[in-house]
Amino acid sequence: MAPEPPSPKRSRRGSGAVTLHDVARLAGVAPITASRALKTPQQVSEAVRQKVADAVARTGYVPNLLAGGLASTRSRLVAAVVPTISGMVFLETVQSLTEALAAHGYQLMLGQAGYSGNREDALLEAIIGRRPDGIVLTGIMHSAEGRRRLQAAGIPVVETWDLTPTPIDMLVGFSHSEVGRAVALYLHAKGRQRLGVVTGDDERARRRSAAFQAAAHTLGLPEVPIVQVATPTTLQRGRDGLAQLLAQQPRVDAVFCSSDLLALGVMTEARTRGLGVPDDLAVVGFGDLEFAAALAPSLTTVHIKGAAIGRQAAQCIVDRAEGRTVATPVVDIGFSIVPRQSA
Amino acid sequence: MAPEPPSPKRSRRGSGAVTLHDVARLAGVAPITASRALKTPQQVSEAVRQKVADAVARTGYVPNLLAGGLASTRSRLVAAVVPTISGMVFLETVQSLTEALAAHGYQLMLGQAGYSGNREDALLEAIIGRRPDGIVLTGIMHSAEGRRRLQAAGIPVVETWDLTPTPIDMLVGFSHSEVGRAVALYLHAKGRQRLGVVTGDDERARRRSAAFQAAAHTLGLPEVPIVQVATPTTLQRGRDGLAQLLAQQPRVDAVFCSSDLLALGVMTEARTRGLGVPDDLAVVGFGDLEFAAALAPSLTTVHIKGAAIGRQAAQCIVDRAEGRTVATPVVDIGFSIVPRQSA
DNA sequence: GTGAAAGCGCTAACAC
DNA sequence: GTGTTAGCGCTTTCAC
Repeated sequence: MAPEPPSPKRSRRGSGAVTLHDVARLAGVAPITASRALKTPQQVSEAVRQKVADAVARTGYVPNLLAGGLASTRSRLVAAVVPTISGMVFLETVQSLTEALAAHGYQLMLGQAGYSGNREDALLEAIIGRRPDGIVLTGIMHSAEGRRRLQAAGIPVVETWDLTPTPIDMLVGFSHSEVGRAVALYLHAKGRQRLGVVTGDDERARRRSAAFQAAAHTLGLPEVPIVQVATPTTLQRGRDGLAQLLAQQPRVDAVFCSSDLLALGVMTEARTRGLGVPDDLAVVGFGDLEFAAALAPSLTTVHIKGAAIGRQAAQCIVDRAEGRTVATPVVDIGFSIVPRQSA
Repeated sequence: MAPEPPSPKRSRRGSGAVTLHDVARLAGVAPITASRALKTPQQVSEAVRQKVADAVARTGYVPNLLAGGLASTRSRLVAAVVPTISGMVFLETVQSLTEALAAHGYQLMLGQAGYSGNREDALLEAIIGRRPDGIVLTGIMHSAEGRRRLQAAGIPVVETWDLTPTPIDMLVGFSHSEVGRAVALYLHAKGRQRLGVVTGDDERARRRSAAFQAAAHTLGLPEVPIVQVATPTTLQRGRDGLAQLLAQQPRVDAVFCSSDLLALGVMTEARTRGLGVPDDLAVVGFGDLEFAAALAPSLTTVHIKGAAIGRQAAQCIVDRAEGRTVATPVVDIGFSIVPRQSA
């Protein structure tokens, strides 16, 4: 046999998948040219473009984005962290976030922190280790330590569903205190006197409740009893919550709930007790999930533009990733009370 | 100055983050040793372990999993595909999947295919390109072309929430036809005669409906009218569905709904029309979401162990990724009818 | 127990 | 337009 050229010494490694090299060889061009033909077609000649396209089709080549991300330090991965996905409140946000990102070629990694922020550390490590192009934090409080790590990592961060005085980086949210105050004013305007609260025990819900309570006080209304239930809030907890509330204060005539599901529970419990909604008891929810409008009686609730939050957050991340400066890094997206039959 | 050794010619690239090299230099060992100290501590001496731990703490080093994944061809990333996250049916599955994976050091990537499988192609490309260690398909039908690409990619796949005759790879599901049949038998046993269906228009829901219809026929019951509503199913669509069903067949005395939310809509609509549930109208849902048990009347529904599905799927993927053979690659996880007040 | 060398598959930088 | 070179940050292989 003829002496072989220093053979590539076929490696013991690799996934065995088709690589850009294979495509390039097949197309008769250099790897970088094949790369350009795929990423920036306007930079190569029509002939090359065609040859590469053919080679891709023939081999079924799928670019390895891990390798690309490593080389370009742009992973096109975005991490989203929610307390728990089954809370339902953030579904719309996560959905629109996923879609908006996908439209730009980014992929979403989902992390669940738990409401009690103990897994936070391991989660942060897992996330930062993946070098995402951005992190979207939704509905979670984070420890000072966590904030520091995020800042140190230098990854764009968007906090959502809240307006914190000292954001880590960017922010798309609204004021929970304002919500509480607005609902108290609304119920007072409707002539309600003896207000009550059934709320999940997470930080933001508590802030709404506290503001609600304070506003009622300012309005000269009687002390507002607050029943806290475990998070995530469920229909059953809403029922239990109302039962507890009535035990404390039998004459309540309006209840502010920290979620629509909780409100549905309150309405359900009221019905089984022969309490008419809204006649005997006004009920206000939070979130304006789809079912709120369709209930009978329909549910008065606080509408949050969850989908808009997701889209905005995606836009912030993508802008940053593409090197654009984000025009408005802090957005108060507001909220609105949707008056319906229940209050 | 003394002539420098061929200087590393400080690169124009890189993220600027602390790397394993930095840690190793600080600890006074070779990079590979630092790597071992972190990944397989039992392979290095106590002294080295300590020095490396110190260096990590001092620098705040977070391993770059992209690089690790590229080198080891194990990304520790798992992709999950759902039709849309806002459908709620799969929430429990996604939640337990995320958690079970996180417990093993894997991270979840979420993809939404849409019920109408047109985005499927782009999504598959995005997923495969990330070289995940596994893919979990939940509640979606996939084109023959899509199946082929998945198989060609050689990535472990777990299909869930269905029992397909020819799985792509692994499977954790149950038979939708069996569900339809079982519910028909249940209602018949309860003495119901004029059955109806309100169903989302996705493939699996249709299969349940068809089997339900066929079983009713076999039982000698009158022809079963089926009202199809758009997916995702919502409370409002349930209300509309019942209205439509009553228009077609005013004397229905039992309705099988393709989701609990739809069932809640049907119950709501029935109540506003003065139809008693279950006296005038029996209602059966599907999914057994948390609220089903807490409604008044409580909702009879088909219970699916969503969390168990997620856990099992995670186990399948992890086992495969670690090179173990999966004992039972096809699991029929079954279902059960939960008899409650509504039927 | 520790290390040197050689990539994993891709792209940034700089030629030509 | 196209190619060469040199990494991105890590782990595998093989040697000591």
